Amino acid sequence: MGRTSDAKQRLLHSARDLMATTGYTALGVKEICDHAEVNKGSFYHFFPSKRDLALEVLECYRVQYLEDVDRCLGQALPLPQRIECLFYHFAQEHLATVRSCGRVKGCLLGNFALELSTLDESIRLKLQQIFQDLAARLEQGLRQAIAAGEVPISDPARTAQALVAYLEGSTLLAKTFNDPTVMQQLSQGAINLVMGRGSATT
Amino acid sequence: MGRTSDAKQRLLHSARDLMATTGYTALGVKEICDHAEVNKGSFYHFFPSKRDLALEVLECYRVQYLEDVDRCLGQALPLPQRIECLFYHFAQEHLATVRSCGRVKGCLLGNFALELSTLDESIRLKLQQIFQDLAARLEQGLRQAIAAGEVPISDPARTAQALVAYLEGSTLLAKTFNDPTVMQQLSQGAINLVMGRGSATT
DNA sequence: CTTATAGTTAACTCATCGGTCAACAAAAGG
DNA sequence: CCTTTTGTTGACCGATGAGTTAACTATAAG
Repeated sequence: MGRTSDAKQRLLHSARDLMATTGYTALGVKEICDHAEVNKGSFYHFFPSKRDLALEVLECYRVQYLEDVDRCLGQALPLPQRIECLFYHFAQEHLATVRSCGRVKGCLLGNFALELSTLDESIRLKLQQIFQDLAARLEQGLRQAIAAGEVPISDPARTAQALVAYLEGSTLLAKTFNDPTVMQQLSQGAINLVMGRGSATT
Repeated sequence: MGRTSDAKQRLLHSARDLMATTGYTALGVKEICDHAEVNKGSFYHFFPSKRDLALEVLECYRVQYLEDVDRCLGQALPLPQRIECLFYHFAQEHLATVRSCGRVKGCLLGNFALELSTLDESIRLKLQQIFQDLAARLEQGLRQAIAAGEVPISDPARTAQALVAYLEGSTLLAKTFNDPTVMQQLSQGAINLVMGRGSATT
């Protein structure tokens, strides 16, 4: 009942795009509205606040991100190749943004994590949950590889978390160097992470 | 000649403290001035702009950061322990900030890298240089360890870069989880990074 | 003591920020 | 057709953003 519109989708799409480049704080609501060709009044018809928009953007990002991870990890390949695939996938995405706007935008999760974890507790908690989800997927993959005798890992949960850290750290460097190939160069490190001796000195 | 003052130092100190927590964009010049007990007019007597302040803050941070790295890496210990020491050092710092203000602030380099790399080219270049410096120190340590037969690394430059990525990624997770112990949990991963087979499938 | 210099103060500019509002337009359902 | 609902519009709000200015004060050096 009533009027229909895709303005909310346009806003979400624009926000996702612009927030990855400009960051949350430095990006104004007006700028999002201009890009989405929506009036500011309409913005607040769909979203109670800029923060709520960010939360919805994050949810969209999460869904697609985990899909991508599952696709790379779900292939019928040895574990190292599947992990390499993951890094190449992100390298490819960075390459695309460089071509379209001259910049490696990095990962929205990492960008938001470092910009907003100390500023907005609900966003921090959302990010924490997403990173935990991601680690859980990776852990599942690792457990399969362990069962298949592919890999000498003693603590898959911790190794999964290490992979998340390394993935985000690699993206951080790629963004700082504004060079998508950094991601490829660092893929071998991820393999070392899963092929290393699982024995802890701790 | 003329009046003397430590206002500039107070501003730098306050800015470093506040920027790590609040970020660059979300932190106002007024807030820095209030914290340093300096008038806004005085601020612009010492710094042409907020951006120039950030650049100077970054330089201060760089100096101390590389000192800390050198201290950890300069010890008479096997390489894995020295790397572990580095992670514990940062875990300790995060623990201190949690106790003093309830928050893991993370690393100013990483924070700025993800917030500002796409917004300010001169800051991006500064960060790029610092990360290169850091990787160079690590590479030097790795080369010594290789020469001593401690470690089976074939490409020390790339491994050093991987360590930088992993270090920043671990800090990102510690900040997102607001938990300094994450840093300790992940230290074993750094050791795997340097002890892994150096053979590349690439 | 004087003077040139370095630092201080507080009021000010103008633009932009996130967010509000009330009148208005379109369309779906009865 | 007509009502109800949903979405649109653009002017508006007070607060705050970075940065400026001009008068003023302290002091180090000659």
